[in-house]
Amino acid sequence: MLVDLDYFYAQCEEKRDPSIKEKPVVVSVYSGRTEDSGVVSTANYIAREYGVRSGIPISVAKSRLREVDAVFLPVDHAFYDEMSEKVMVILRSYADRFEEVGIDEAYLDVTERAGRDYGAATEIARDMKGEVKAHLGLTCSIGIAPNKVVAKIAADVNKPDGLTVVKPDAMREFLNPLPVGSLIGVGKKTEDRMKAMGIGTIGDLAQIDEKTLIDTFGQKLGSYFRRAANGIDDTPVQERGERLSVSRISTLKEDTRDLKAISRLSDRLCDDIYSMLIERNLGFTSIAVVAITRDLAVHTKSKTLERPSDRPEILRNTATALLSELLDELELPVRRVGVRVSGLAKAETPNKRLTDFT
DNA sequence: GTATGCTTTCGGC
DNA sequence: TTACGGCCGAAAGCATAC
Repeated sequence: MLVDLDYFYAQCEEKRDPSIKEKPVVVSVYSGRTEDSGVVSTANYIAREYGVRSGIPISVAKSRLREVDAVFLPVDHAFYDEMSEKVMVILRSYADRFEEVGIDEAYLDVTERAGRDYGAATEIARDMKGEVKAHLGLTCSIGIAPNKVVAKIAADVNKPDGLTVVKPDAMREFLNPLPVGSLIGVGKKTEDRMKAMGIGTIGDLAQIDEKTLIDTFGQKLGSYFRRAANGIDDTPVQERGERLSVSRISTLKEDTRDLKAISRLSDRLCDDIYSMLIERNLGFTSIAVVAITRDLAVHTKSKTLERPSDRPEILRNTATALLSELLDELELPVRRVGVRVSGLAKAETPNKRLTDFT
């Protein structure tokens, strides 16, 4: 089954201050460039009635809510992380196997404790929803199905506070009428490409021969689409390992092509990443930068070191060099700058020593 | 051709 | 009409080695 906490950030804010829960609540990332620049991260269902959705500019949200007593709040990740941890402890206790997906989502394999019975699985889900509600006051939506791909879609069709069960015999009729965009992995771009091929629903997709799909979308995606559309997925529910990368991105106060201004911001991002690496005693092997230009186009450049490093100046200098190269390839001014490190490796020596002697 | 590694883009939240 | 964040993982695309 897939458990998805409803409108998570906004629901957390409603718990912190229950007086707002009868109003539209909009939680946003403010870029700091102007008073209202930034985008909506999550909105509660009252705000959604006004067309306020994740990803729209704050200014758009404000104009859609201009005649209403709405609450606009900045994101508070520390608080949501804390709530998430508490939820995950409860969810994990209901699972044979557990896989945390994001801050607000998790897959649970309950096959064994439900004795392969969908009625029993449904009872488990109800109990779990009850406990999350009683202990933390949060609602969630749950999809129960024979596999992860279908469970995810099932959780999506009935929100908030939903519980949808799709048994093996019902998979075809459940999936066929849904738009291809319901499938995980089919975003806007892929959906447009499929539409152009005359594929609108999952049922349409299920009929396309595998060769065509592989030729169009590549080996992995093509065969995944084919199987997923037919309700086939044998990927296990399993614990996720350590994080593979750490990144920071931020918006410049104003668009610029001045390397000084760009590297000033880049240095800040590097320092922030570096302090995270120190905390976890990690080195990095690969450094990538991203520059988002005035037209919101994304440009990246990366470099892999010959061996892992734990030196902050390597991080800073490499990032700036990459950004300088990237800038040479671009014509428009830069709006946002980001740095990402990957190839994370445990540093051999304890941190104290590292900073003292290397 | 296969395996492998690096860079860039895409999708989800 | 426009408006516009900050993360993460995974795969495609490409190059290279054998």
